[in-house]
Amino acid sequence: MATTTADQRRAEARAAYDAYLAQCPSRQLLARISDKWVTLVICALGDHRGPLRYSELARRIPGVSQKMLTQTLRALERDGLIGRTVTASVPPRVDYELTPLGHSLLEPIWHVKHWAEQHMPEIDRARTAYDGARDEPTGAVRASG
Amino acid sequence: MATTTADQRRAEARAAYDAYLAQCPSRQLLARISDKWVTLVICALGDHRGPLRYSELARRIPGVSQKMLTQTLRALERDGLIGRTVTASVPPRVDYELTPLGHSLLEPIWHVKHWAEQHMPEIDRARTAYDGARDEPTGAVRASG
DNA sequence: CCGGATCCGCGAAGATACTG
DNA sequence: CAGTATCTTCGCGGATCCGG
Repeated sequence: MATTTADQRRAEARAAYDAYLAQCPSRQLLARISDKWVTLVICALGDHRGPLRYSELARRIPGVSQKMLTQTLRALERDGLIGRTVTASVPPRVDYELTPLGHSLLEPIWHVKHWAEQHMPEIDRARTAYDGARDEPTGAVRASG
Repeated sequence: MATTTADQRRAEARAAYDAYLAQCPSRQLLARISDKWVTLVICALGDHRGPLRYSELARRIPGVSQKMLTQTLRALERDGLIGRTVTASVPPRVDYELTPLGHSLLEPIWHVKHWAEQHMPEIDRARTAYDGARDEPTGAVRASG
């Protein structure tokens, strides 16, 4: 009967995972802010310290597609982190801005950014060392870090 | 060769995006920690305050596949955030632990987690309000969660 | 038996063209 | 200018097999 357990184990694992996420609020938020576009949008709005238009936001986040930007903005709006203001004039203007709640998220994110800026060189060195070690296991000549 | 325009634009955008990431260290780290498994692994190791085996780590992060766990662990090892200790005995044992660098990342991450725990209810309320508003723009009576 | 690498299927991310 | 629909591509997740 060992073969039938595969499906059961999948269901169990799924349920356990779901329950795990459900019981732990930080995990839910983690899942939200772990999205890179979310963080970039928050940072962009926070950096500008004011409302930004859709296109302006897209301009500040190179590499983002309209789809993902819209999707991210909708998600953030739904979560109450950003506000969406529509000016229904001939040139459609939509402004996005951080809500107080979204603004409060900037602080913890700033800590992470700060850490990143401080320790990025170390990480870069670690990467080089790791890659170099993998490339030359015998340990002959290692590239300068 | 008009068809190459699309490819060119893609390459340009890609290059711009890449350059954007390259010039901004925080973006690089952001791209790394924006991976939810990364954060979960870091938190799991930090929470346990000691080395954890591969299977033990997988047990503490329900829903993660072996592939992603291994992939994440490799990336973190490469970045010098975690250490990997292989005990090549008859029962293969591989222990992972936070390096000092990885440990220092715990603090900023903790801030984020803390924020999440504090503001999750607000976000939940915002979501409900948003969904409710979308469901009944006219203001009809609708009693869905 | 544990740790991990590989292959396959699926769903989401991404780019493009189109609409209001 | 803002946003949507469609197609493609890619990365995740799962199952299976391999090495120690």
